[in-house]
Amino acid sequence: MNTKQDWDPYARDCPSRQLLDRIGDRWTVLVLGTLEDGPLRFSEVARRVDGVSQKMLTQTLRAAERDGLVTRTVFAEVPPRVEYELSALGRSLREPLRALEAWATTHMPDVLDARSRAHA
Amino acid sequence: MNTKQDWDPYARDCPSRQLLDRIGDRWTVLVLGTLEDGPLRFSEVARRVDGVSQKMLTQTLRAAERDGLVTRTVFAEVPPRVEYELSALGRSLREPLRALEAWATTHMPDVLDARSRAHA
DNA sequence: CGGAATCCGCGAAGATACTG
DNA sequence: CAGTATCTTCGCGGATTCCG
Repeated sequence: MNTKQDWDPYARDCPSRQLLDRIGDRWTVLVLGTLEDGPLRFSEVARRVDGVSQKMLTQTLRAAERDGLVTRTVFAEVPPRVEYELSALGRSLREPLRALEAWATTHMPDVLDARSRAHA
Repeated sequence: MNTKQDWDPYARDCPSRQLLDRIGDRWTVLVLGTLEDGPLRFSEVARRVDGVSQKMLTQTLRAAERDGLVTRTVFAEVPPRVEYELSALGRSLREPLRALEAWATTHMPDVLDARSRAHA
């Protein structure tokens, strides 16, 4: 049983809570989602994620890169081209993420229903 | 293809993005996690989720209640007792959430490793 | 094109005090 | 015990400008 890691997100200082924060942030999940089907350029990601600013997209991509979730490739061309791609680690995250998406699409009506009843 | 729901989290105004925000917020996942094994009192949840303030705990629980994820039961006693419990909807969310936790605990070393290399 | 740097507003979140 | 009310701080995130 103690083969399980003792990462404890309920502790304030545990790294696993930072991970929750990362996943929880507004853009990471969406950005990783756009990269599901293959590498994309910066501007392509920006176009697909509606409402993200250039600054936040940069921050999100950089953070994901630092965490080893995506790789960043710069091509020495004019005009410059930069491609982002899911790493093996990043791809392994897609599965639980899709489970979450599946839940969301399935149960969204229930949530909306609960909300409308709460308003009454 | 379009038998799939057309919830599109990539659109700025889609409800499913609100759901991402909800799940993504700092405390919801942790709070729902504490309720996995049965109902808890307010103070018990507070004690288990390290670092959460009463204010944020209240907000989180209220939001979860509005979304139909938890139920809130007030007992007419002195001193007052309030219990929070996962609803059926809330319990259905635990599965994808645990998948996420599992990923986090499994791959945390990889992430930390990537970070340390990024620092170099 | 793909950023970096700067400024700044506003809402989220913590601390504190009080109440039913 | 389980909140509410109020204040203040803090940093996220948008807009803009400039650079290689």
